[in-house]
Amino acid sequence: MKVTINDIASRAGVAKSTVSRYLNGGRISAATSEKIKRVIEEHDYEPNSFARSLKSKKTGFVGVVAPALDSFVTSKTLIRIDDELRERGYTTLIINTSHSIERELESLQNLQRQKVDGMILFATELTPQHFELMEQLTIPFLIIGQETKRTHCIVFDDYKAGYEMGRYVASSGHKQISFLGVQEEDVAVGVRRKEGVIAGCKENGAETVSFFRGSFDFQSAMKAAKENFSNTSSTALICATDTIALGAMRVARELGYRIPEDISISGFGGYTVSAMIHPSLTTVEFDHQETGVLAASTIEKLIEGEEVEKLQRPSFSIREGESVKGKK
Amino acid sequence: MKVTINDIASRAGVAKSTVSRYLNGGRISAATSEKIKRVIEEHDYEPNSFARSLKSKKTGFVGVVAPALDSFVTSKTLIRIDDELRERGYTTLIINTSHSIERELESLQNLQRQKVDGMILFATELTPQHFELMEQLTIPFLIIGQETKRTHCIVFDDYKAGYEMGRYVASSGHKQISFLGVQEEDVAVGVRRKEGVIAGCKENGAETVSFFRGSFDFQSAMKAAKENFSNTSSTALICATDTIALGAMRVARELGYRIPEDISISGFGGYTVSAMIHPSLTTVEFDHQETGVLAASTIEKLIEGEEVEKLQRPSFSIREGESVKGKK
DNA sequence: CTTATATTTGGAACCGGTTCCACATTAAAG
DNA sequence: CTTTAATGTGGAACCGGTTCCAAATATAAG
Repeated sequence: MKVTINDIASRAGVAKSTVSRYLNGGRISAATSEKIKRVIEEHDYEPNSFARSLKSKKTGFVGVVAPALDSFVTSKTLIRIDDELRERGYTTLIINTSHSIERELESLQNLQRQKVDGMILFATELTPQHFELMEQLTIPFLIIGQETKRTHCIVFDDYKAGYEMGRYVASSGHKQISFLGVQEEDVAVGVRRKEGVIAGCKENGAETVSFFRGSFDFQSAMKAAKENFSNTSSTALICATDTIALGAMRVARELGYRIPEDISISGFGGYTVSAMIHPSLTTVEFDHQETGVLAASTIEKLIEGEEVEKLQRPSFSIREGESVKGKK
Repeated sequence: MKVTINDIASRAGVAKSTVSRYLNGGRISAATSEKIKRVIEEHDYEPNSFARSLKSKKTGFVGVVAPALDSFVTSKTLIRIDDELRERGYTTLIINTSHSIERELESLQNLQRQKVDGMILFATELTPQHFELMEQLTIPFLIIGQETKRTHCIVFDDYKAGYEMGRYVASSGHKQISFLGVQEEDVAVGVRRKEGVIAGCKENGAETVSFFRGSFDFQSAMKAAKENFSNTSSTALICATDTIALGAMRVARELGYRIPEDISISGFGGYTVSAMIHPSLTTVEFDHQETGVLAASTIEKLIEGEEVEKLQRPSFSIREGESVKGKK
């Protein structure tokens, strides 16, 4: 049978409240402290976390809601968050919503009911319901990937990332550039990143920047790429994610273009696989480690009641591959 | 303030034990049942899961321990397990061990302490400590990916999968074939799959089958591939995973081979990205959906005390890509 | 050596449920 | 119209901790 606080108390000849105090760092004389310590070790006692949570209202759980687990960005960040939170004594409760906004909102509510100490959301789109829910929230909340004034956010500077990539491509000599982007509901990627790319291209020598909208998946990327090839004579194709870039590469090849000799292609995300394929993809590499560490420490501080900056921006860099070639 | 079972009981004019019985499906007259139902809905009451677990010894948690979250196979399966368990009223506790066997064993112990109702392990290697731990386990346990008589397992028939791929390649005319495999500690992939491939090749016309051992990562795959090219004149290269195949493709290209004209390459895993690259990879596609469903229903049955077959095998199929070409 | 103050400790109530048991009520059987 | 069995309900104990308060002990000040 499992050993309880009562067993420890009677074994040590003290009241269970004393043991509880010992466990939670109350004032205890050195003598009893030593005594209790020995008994606990002897029976390798572990407090029952449910009983503990029941009264104390603290669960030690942090909920993390993500639209997908099979995404490079999410999984990399998640692993780090999980690692960091574990070290800090929290247990991460990972919830996958399979890209359903409904399930996302529902999960956030459920987590609150389950009395997690804090929640982290990998956001793709912030709807009015999100804001409504945030109003009613009584626990610390942190958003990763999108930006709003209404709560704490960790998000890359997508405008700047876009700008840097735009500049990189334009200053290697490309005059006609296309951007394959995504829907504007995802403000970070669909708006900021796009605007950054356009500005970066235009301010560094590009003459025209065409825009084609698709979605995050491979199929839609291929469709957008086809549109591009039949409507422009761009020599470079900047894609909003590495997946989109892979779609564009496939279409380019099917149409007989050589990469990068005939058409340069770049992406965003720095996926591992992007470096493995041929030609390897030039892409913006986001620092997911930093994001994870930042997220974990932020939610912890919020739970502890400390102040944290509302908006934090992890770093990124351009990873040069073989898919972009100088033009001129 | 949060509404409790006492509030509901007094509002409904019954004892809280009656409410509890209502919630857990005991005998209740239609009249009181109706009354309680109304009050509960009115106050949208949700029982406190901690209080519930405290007495009932059931937590509703199922622990899942995985070596990595950023793996195609794991994440696909995990998502499905999570989905299925949620529907059955369980909460999945996902633990990532970052490929550390120590952390794996530690996590399994921790989960048991946290009183999860059951555990699922994505195994890569079963050590004596694993078996020792399994002896002491008091809760249902399920292994995915490796096979042992000592507990319940869900694992693909790696021998058969290997055999099918070997046959596919050999019967398309290749006489000299190489297999890039992994260490034997991973019995499923390192031994069974390898043996299947060799048998499948030899029994279908292959003259020589060379073997090169690497590891699961890209770098080591490239190293093994280089060894192959400098020591054999194989016309086909069967790789133990898609990642290894990607590494082999890169090396082949660097050495000036065209795929599949000069060298055919195939993998195992059916990664999404394998269909996106050029040439798309011929690979064995495992049914991760089925694995997930099977895992969830199995652990549930075990928790409920039902009988389940000790060994279950999900299905797979060969997905033809452009990377293997008929030879003759 | 008192008296006032601070530190330790034990006891009891409580957190929000579940479960066991006894009692009341109703239905079925004789 | 009893007697017996089945069903429904309330009360109390319990799960394993935390927390508040008062009592006991130790320490400092006068």
